[in-house]
Amino acid sequence: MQIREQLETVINDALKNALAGGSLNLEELPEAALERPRDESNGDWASTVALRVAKPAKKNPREIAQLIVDHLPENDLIDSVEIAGPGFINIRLTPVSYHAVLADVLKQKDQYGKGEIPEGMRYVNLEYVSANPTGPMHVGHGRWAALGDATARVMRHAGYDVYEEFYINDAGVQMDLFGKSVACRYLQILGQDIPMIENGYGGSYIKDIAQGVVDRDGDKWVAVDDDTRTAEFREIAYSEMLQLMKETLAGFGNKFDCWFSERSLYIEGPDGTSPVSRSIKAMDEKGYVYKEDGAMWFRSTAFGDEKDRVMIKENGEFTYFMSDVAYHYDKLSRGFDHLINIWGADHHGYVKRCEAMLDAWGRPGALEVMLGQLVNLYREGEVVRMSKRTGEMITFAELIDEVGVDATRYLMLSRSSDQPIDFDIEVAKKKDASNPVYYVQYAHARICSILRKAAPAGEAEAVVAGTTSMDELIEKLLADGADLSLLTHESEIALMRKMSEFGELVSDAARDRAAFRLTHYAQDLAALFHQFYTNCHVLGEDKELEKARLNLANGTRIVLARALDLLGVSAPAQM
RNA sequence: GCCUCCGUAGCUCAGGGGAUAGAGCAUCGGUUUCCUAAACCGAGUGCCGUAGGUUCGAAUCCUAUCGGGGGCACCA
Repeated sequence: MQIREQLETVINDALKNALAGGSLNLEELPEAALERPRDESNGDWASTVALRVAKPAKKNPREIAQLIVDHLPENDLIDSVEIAGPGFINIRLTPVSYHAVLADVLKQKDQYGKGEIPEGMRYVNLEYVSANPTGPMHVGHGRWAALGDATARVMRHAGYDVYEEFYINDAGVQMDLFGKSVACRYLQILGQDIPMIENGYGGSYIKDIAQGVVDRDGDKWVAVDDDTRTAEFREIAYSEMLQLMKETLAGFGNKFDCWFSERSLYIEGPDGTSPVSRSIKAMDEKGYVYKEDGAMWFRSTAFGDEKDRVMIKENGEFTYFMSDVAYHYDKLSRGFDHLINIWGADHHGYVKRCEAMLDAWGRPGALEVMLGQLVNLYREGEVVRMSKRTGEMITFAELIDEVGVDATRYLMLSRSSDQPIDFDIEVAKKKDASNPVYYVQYAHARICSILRKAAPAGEAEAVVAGTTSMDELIEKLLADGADLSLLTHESEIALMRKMSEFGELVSDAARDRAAFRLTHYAQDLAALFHQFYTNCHVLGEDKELEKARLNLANGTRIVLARALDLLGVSAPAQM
C-alpha cells in the first residue's frame, strides 16, 4: 500500500474519532485532502481538510485541525504534526516509513509502482502515427511515435491493457496518385518523354522507387496497358513505403500490435457484409443516416457537429470519412473498452464528427482524441524544413540518424503534447549538461559503476565483457540484504521520498495521458542521486552502512531505469 | 466569423483551487590526493498577457479582452 493511502486511513480514523466523540459535527466523513506541500519546510505531507470543512462544521479551521491532531490514532507513519497558517495540518513522516518504501522497491524491482485498472475500463485501443504510406514519415510523425509509445508504456504500468495500432491509409485517391507518379518516373527513366501527372508526387524518393523497379524488372512494365501498370506500381510503391515505415518505427522502439489496412474495411466476408456496410447499418438502425442530393449522409449534427457529413458521395464514391466510420465501428466490435487516437492539432476540426459516430452507436465517450501540437525543427536557432543533403523535407528517419533514438525520444516527450515543440537538432545532439537525457542517463550509469566497483574482483570485468549481466551481479552482491534503518541522512531520505511518489505519478500520468511528466520525475530523481553521491560516500564506509547505501543506490537505479523505460529511453550501465 | 491550444524568470518550460510561484538552460563565483566533474554547491531575476467575477483562499475556475500557433470540403 502506498504512503498516501496509509496516511488517508490514519486521517480518516482521526476524523471518525473526532466525529464519534462529538467534538466535530459534520453530516458525512470528509476526504482526507492530502497533498504534498511545495515547500519542504511545510512537511512531507499536508492535509487541508480543516480548511475545507470549516464552513459546514461551523468552527475555526485551526480548532478543527487541532481536534484532528488530538484524535490521531497510534501509527508508525507520522513522526510529527504541526498546525500551520490558516489551518494546514503539516505532517512529517518517520524514517521507518521511507525505509519501507525502499524495501518495497528492492522487492518489487521493475514491477514497482504498478497499478491496477478495473475490468471494463482496462482494454484500450491506442492508434497513432498512422502516416500515409505514400511517402516517408516526417518529423511530426516522430513526435506521435514517441508520444504513442510512451503513453502505451505508462498506461500499461498503471494497469491498462493497451493495444497499439497503426492505421494504414492504403485505399483511395492518394494511393492511385502515388502509383501513377512512380509509374510515370519509371517510364521517364526508360527514356519516354512524358510529363509528370497532374497532382503527382514530386519527392525524389518517387524516382528512387522507380529506379528500383528498373533495376529489378527492366522494361517489363513498358508494354503493358496503363491500368495494369498503375495497379502494379501502386502495390510495389506501397509495400516499399510501408516496409520503410515499419523499419523506421521498429528502429525507434515502437512495437505495434496491429497494422490495420483501410482496404480491409471494404472487403466483404462470407456473410456478404463488410465493416463499411455493418457500420452504416448500425447507424441507420438508430436513425442517423439519410439520403439527400443523391449522397448518403450521417446526421452528426444530432450530436453537436456543426454540419452533417457525407459518407457516400453523389457519384457513388466513398468519402474518407466513410473509412473512418467503418474503422471505428470495427474497433468497437473488437471489444475495446476505450479508443484513443493521437492526431496532430491540424486535425482538430475532424474530432467532433468522429465523436458523433460513437454517440450514434450508443457508446458516447468511448473515443478520446489526443490532439498534439506540432514540431518546429531548428538548427542552431534557425528554422529548417529542408534537408541540406536532399533539398527536401527532413524525414523522421534522417532525424533519428543524426540525433539518436534516446535524445529524440526524450526531447519529443519532455513537454506536454498541448505545447508545440521547437526541436533544435544541434541542441539535441549536444552531450553535455544542456541535454537533460544525458543527465538522467549519467545518474544511472554512475550507480552501475558503484555497484561494479563494490563487486568482488573479476565480476565487474565479466559484466563489462558481457559474460554476466548487471542484474546478475547486483543479485549476487546484494543477496544478504541490509539494515535500511541506517539510512538517515537528509540526502538519503530525500531519495526515498522521491521514490515513494513514483506509483502515484504513473497512475496520474496514465490517467491524464501525460507521459511527459516522467521526464520531470526522472530529472528530479537523478538530481537527488547526484546530491546523494556528493554528500554520502558509499564505498569504503562502515560495512553495514555501505551495504545499506548500495541498496539505496540500487533502489534508485531500479526506479530510474523504470522511469526511462516508460519513456522508451535506454538506461545505460556505462557512459 | 466560428472552433481549439498557448501566453509564468533573459531563454525553453513545469505547476491547472492551497502556504513565501518552481525547474532546466544561459550568466557570475566556488568545489576534484577519495565511488565517473556528463557531477555538486552558492548568487540574481517575476504586475503568472490585461480587466472583472466566484471563493476562506485564484497563476490555477468563470466572463470579457489583447497577442501568438493550428483548424474550419460530396480533399485525403
